[in-house]
Amino acid sequence: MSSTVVKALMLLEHFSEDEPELGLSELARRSGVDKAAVHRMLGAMAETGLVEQQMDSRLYRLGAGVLRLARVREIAFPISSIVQPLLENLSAETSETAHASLISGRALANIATCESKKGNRVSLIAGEVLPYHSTASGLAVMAYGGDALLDRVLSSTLEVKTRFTITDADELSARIDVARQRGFSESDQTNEEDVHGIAAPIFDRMSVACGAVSVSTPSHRMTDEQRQLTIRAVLRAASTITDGLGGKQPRSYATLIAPLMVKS
Amino acid sequence: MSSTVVKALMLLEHFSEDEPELGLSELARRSGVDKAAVHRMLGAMAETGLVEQQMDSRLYRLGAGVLRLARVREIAFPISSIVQPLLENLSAETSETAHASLISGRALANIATCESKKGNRVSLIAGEVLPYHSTASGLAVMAYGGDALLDRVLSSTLEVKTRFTITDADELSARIDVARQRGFSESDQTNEEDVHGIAAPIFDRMSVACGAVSVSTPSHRMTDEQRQLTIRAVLRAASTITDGLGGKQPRSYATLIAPLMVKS
DNA sequence: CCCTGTTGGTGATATATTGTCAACAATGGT
DNA sequence: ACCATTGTTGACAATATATCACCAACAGGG
Repeated sequence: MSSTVVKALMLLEHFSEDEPELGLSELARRSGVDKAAVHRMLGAMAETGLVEQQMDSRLYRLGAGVLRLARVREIAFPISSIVQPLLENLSAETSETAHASLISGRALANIATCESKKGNRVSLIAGEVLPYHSTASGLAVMAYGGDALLDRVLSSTLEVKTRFTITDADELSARIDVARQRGFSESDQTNEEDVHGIAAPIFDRMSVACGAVSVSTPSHRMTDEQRQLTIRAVLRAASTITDGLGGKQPRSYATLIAPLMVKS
Repeated sequence: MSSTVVKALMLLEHFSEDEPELGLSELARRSGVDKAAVHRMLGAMAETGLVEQQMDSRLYRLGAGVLRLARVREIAFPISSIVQPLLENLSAETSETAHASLISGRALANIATCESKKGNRVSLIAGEVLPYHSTASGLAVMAYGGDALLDRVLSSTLEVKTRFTITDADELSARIDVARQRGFSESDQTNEEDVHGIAAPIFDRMSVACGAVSVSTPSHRMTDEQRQLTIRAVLRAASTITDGLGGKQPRSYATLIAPLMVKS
């Protein structure tokens, strides 16, 4: 059914900023895989340096190999270093937390973040795997990411994250249509309580969405004025990033968002 | 014999700064694995975002997932960000290229670099996988990395890199002993022509070597004076990095190198 | 235009790895 | 002392994998 390589690599998704080290049993429990299997997979990944095992505590964590891989990719295709300063600008403009994510297999990978300087801000877990269906970024990507991606997500099971999470494929499809018509996406507390998101797609050389930029605002602070300001800023940032990565917006998209970016 | 996960992950070692994108056949040829198998493995790794396939050219490259993983690891254990500034200092002191690497499975992973500002400098391929037996860093790590590591390397086949590469296990063992007695390691053109390396080990919390710091100098420029200067600088840098990472040098090692670090 | 060399990709089948379950020693908590 | 964890290893049946062949598409080169 599914290859062992996928199963092994899915184990890595359980490591996060909050829990950078996990034990064997713990990982087996969360992933629902047998202990013995997890043990063999981790051993295999440790052989190549993707994970490493603490010799004393026997806990596993991401290995030095991931640093090497990231360096290779980042030097060849410097995405993070291009995106980071633009995010900081976006965060400053909106006074809220901004982040960018890229398509990474079956989910979105958060690759850069800039947190708001306000005391009460949306603080997201770095390196979190973002689901397509419950985030503004996901909606933006699905709206312009091609039919293959869209079908894959719509036909998958839509995990419940909050009481506002959309779990019906038709409703989700409708929301994606709205995002496509507006040129940006919006989600309120669908992935996390009290978090409002506005996102716009980033396009690659072939004018297909490959990621998204998003601003996360505490829901209660999202006034209509702030909303308009954020939409403008996100659209501008997304356009700049698309350019910076050597991507191209579809012509129709460029004309669609042009009027939204100017101060009304 | 060896798990498919290892085989799949070994494919990633063929991506480098020089060749960040590889085709299916090319990858199959270099790894010596059947095309069909490579195809399945790449597909599996693409599902989790570890690699991604260019839709137009059909070439594969490292995916956005590696950025996410590196972020998770780096936030939890900020090694690179600690090491980088210290490397820049080391490079400035020696006027040559400095780099740090960590144990990553069966090899050393180069995780940070600072190139010399001189025109004629040693320029190493970022993210390269460094063999234990042919690099100064490797010698330093093996000298203080514990018997398990040492046995594993000594019993493996020692690949020829240059005409100076040590391929005899006994001779290699002798060189490692020398490095252990001196507190640092030295290698001349054993990994690359015309490159001289001096390295010192980095220790973890348990006083076991987990990596190394190294300065690479063009062989012809390595005078005795430069050599003494480099040894001092490398030992100091390694000590500082060990401290910065929360590691501890073995007591015997600390007393061994103490006299070498003061200006004679 | 054929011919030859690529390329990426796909099926079929025998084989070898893997999943599963059990038991194990070593911890640590009560 | 007990109990509940932990990480680890072994054996067997089940299944994913390795290997081979083949295919379509594309690119020169004669």
